Amino acid sequence: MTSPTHEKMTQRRVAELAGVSQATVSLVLNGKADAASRIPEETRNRVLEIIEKTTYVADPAARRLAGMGNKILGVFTYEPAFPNETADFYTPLLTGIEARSEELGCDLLLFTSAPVENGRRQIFHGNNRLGLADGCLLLGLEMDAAELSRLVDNNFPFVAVGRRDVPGVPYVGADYVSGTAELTRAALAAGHERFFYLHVDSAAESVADRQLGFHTELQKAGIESVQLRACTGDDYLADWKAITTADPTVLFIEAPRHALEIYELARQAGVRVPSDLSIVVLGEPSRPSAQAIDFTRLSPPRTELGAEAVTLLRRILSSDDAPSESESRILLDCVVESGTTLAPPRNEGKHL
Amino acid sequence: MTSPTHEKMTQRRVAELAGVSQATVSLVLNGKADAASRIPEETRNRVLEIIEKTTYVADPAARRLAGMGNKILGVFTYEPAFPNETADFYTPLLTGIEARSEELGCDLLLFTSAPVENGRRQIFHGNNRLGLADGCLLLGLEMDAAELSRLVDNNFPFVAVGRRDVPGVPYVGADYVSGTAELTRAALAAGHERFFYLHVDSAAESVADRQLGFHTELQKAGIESVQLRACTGDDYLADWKAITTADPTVLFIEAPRHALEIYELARQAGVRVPSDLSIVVLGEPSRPSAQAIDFTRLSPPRTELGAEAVTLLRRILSSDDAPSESESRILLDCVVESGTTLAPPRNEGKHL
DNA sequence: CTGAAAGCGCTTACAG
DNA sequence: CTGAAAGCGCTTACAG
Repeated sequence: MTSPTHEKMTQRRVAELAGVSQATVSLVLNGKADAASRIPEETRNRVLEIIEKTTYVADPAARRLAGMGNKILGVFTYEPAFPNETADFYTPLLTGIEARSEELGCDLLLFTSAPVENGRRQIFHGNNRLGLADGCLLLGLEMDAAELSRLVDNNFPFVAVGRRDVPGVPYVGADYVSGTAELTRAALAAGHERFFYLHVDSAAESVADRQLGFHTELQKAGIESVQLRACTGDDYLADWKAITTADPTVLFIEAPRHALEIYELARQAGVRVPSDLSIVVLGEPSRPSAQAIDFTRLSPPRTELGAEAVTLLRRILSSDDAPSESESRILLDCVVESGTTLAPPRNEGKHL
Repeated sequence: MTSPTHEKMTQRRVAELAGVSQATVSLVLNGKADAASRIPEETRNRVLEIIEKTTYVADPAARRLAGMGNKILGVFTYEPAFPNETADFYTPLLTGIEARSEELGCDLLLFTSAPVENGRRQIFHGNNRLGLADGCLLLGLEMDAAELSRLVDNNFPFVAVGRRDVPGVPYVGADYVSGTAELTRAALAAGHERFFYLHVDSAAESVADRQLGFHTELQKAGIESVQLRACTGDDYLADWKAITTADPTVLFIEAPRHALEIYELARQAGVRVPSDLSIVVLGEPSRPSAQAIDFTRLSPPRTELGAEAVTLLRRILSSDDAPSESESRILLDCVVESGTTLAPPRNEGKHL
């Protein structure tokens, strides 16, 4: 039942129909009718009836303007979030973000309008629209330090997903240092001494953190020489060659995708995993594919990461529950999945 | 450069800083500065500079109230969009939506705050926030007809993804009728006469469309008796039993997931596909898993669907390029993937 | 108990 | 060329 002329339904029109003032409609609508100014049942019911009949809903823009808070959380992703290449990374985060936002009654504003430069979106640009949201979540493997600083300086409420080096940046990240250290200790305990580490070619904090955990444990164990290599990401054969040359007993591979490729090359070369060569992976694909290898691996709690980031942002936004400096920098434990690709090394000189 | 007291940035404050009136800021901001009232370059630049420095953005709610668009497109999903169970359906749509929005310079507002009732989100509720966006995209397998009608009546600009029966609803959907008809003709041409159709247990238009295409072709071919069955979705053994009892030569299965389960049961029962039994699937998983069976199947252009829905919404929103009634109801062709699971039937009485 | 009024931040005629 | 003012639809003190 809309107006015949398709006039927009407003509180004024509802008020007319109910024979009361517009303010009364607002009061009834907001429940405060009971407390502050007790509107008589009869009036109240009459208004509610009209509201029902007209299917009136308060204009959210007007509500917002009148100070009802907009409950919009921004989400900035450095790369488009949904295409397959990046979905593995973003989807589980978004799952957590969505779920927690739903609980908190917030809507999510994806800044898809941010212009792309050098294949990455820019936060700051001509018509930056960050201000549309109450605060913002930042997602991406790497983030621009200058942009983060500026955000901090501007006092714009935001939370980065993933640990960040930039001072003052609130974040919720995975504790890759401890997780990698734990897996490294497991490899040491199994008797490994010849390590090879194939990492992602990136200056991201997560990449550095994993290496830190790795190196710390090796150092404790007195192992000095370790071969490190940035995965080419396309010429896996070259990577594999480097590995065979180094002849390790255990391979630490940062990215699940790289691990799959290398595993396949190993198989083709007749190298059995883990009897000939152990493989430890420092991450996990978001969706286990049916034929996946059950790697010994680190499982970052990505969904939880997203959810906790929302919660932290919400706290930052709430005036009464402001988190302390240290509460604004949260690390969540990674789960270590024992898997089947870590075993004691063979007792020979040459392995591969 | 935010105010030390963290006061909200407004046009008034920008105006103060630039030493002009608030109205002037608005004029500069909306470009009309050139045409109507030519503001001197100098004033203009001064204002723009302050805007840049303060990273001021016009409050979207206020803009809306004042009757302007804000380049925010709403996205309403009837179920949470990211969890694994629904990701297959939503992700490719969102990929297209995101990409096209990026091109158009729009941001995406996900209505995660819509309260869930009976496991589905409700569009209309106490504090409905649809109006914050310029218009809205609706995603979901099934949509509530009453809600759609109300949206139409309210004259709210929106586009449904997927064909809808409700009059007046603009949509961009997949042409399942033609696609299914084509596959049905292929099965007929291969010599099949005993069909079994396992469909999704839903009243969705897409489900009806596929059956329409299927039945139309069978009728043309003079085939009368066809076994139809709503897939249980959990007790696949019961489904398989029903199939063996009917003893078809070709199986049409609507959902890819169901197809995988039935295929596996067939395999276990020693029924070879397609030599003993052909299987035709009327959909496609969003991500081909490595060990996937190359079903003869229908591939709906989901990414394109999302992108085109954005474009249609944009046209609806633009006053100068309003689409006609018929242009507001778009069907995109499905691709038929020949696959390997459709072959001529064996020339025997009993097959399974 | 209810109405008149101010104010949220913006756009856009309308005056100077 | 620019400012003062009305109005978008709401909420909420503040008067009656």
